[in-house]
Amino acid sequence: MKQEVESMLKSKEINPTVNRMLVLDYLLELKSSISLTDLELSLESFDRVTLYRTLKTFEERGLVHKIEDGMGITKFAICQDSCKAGMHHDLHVHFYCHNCKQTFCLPKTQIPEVKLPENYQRQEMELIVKGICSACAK
Amino acid sequence: MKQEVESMLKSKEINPTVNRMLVLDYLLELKSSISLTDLELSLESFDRVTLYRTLKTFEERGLVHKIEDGMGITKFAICQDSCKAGMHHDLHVHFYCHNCKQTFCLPKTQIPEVKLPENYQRQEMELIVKGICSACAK
DNA sequence: ATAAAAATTGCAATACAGTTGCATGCTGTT
DNA sequence: AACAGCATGCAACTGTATTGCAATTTTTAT
Repeated sequence: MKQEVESMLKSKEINPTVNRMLVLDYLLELKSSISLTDLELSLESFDRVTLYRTLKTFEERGLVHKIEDGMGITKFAICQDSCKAGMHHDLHVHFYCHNCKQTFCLPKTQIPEVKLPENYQRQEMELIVKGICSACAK
Repeated sequence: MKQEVESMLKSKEINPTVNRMLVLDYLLELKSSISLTDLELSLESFDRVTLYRTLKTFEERGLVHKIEDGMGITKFAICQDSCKAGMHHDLHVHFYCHNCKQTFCLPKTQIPEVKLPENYQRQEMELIVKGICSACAK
């Protein structure tokens, strides 16, 4: 497992330090996305700034993507399916749970072209669905 | 004009103070949405906190809605068409311009049901389209 | 019209996410 | 071992959001 994490980092040209391997490992296990603050609480062994810079590096190298959760909080998640398909900067569909405050990446959904006013140029889209997740619905 | 602004406030059960009338008047003229900071810069006569509370009151009474612009900044805009149709808390489509950083409310667009995982409950949706607005495209 | 009550406003202060600079420490190389 | 280069931690700063409280304005009841 450690090997896998290490080679993932290397393949993105990121030095596999202890910190980075821990963070990546944690993110891989994670089923939703996470904010810097929550990451700090989960991995207390490292300084907030270090984690901040780790996430920033990961994002720059295309290992994770940044999510605005629709409530003003920035979260990070491992790039999945759609990202791998080269959609990294195109379309994101996320689900925000009002109860547990978690943000989940939803499987890619077809969204029709949005009719823009004259001369508007579309570059990216973000769709945030808010509600209650299955775990909280029980 | 002042009469109109005043009666708008009264109809929402908001005391029509000088501050509130100025803010509402300003928002009515506005073609896009505005952040607290930008409002503060535009209406220097009032304290930031007062404007903050004014916007909060307006939002609570359904006069404006809050927008996460997709870049982590909260903005406010007068509720338009779709809001009036009782959609206030249902679906918002906004356009964020990477160049001028403005966020525009887009005319209501049909968005199909997003397929949610088992047992997820949808309450609201927010669609942010990012790109270049017509004014900046020139 | 006036006084009391209630609501609004301004100032100060706090909370917190995000960010940067710099000194220290670790890693790998010659 | 000495050096270069990157990584990390600490302190500090920015900017937005938010609250408490005292002062002021507005409303309400006489």
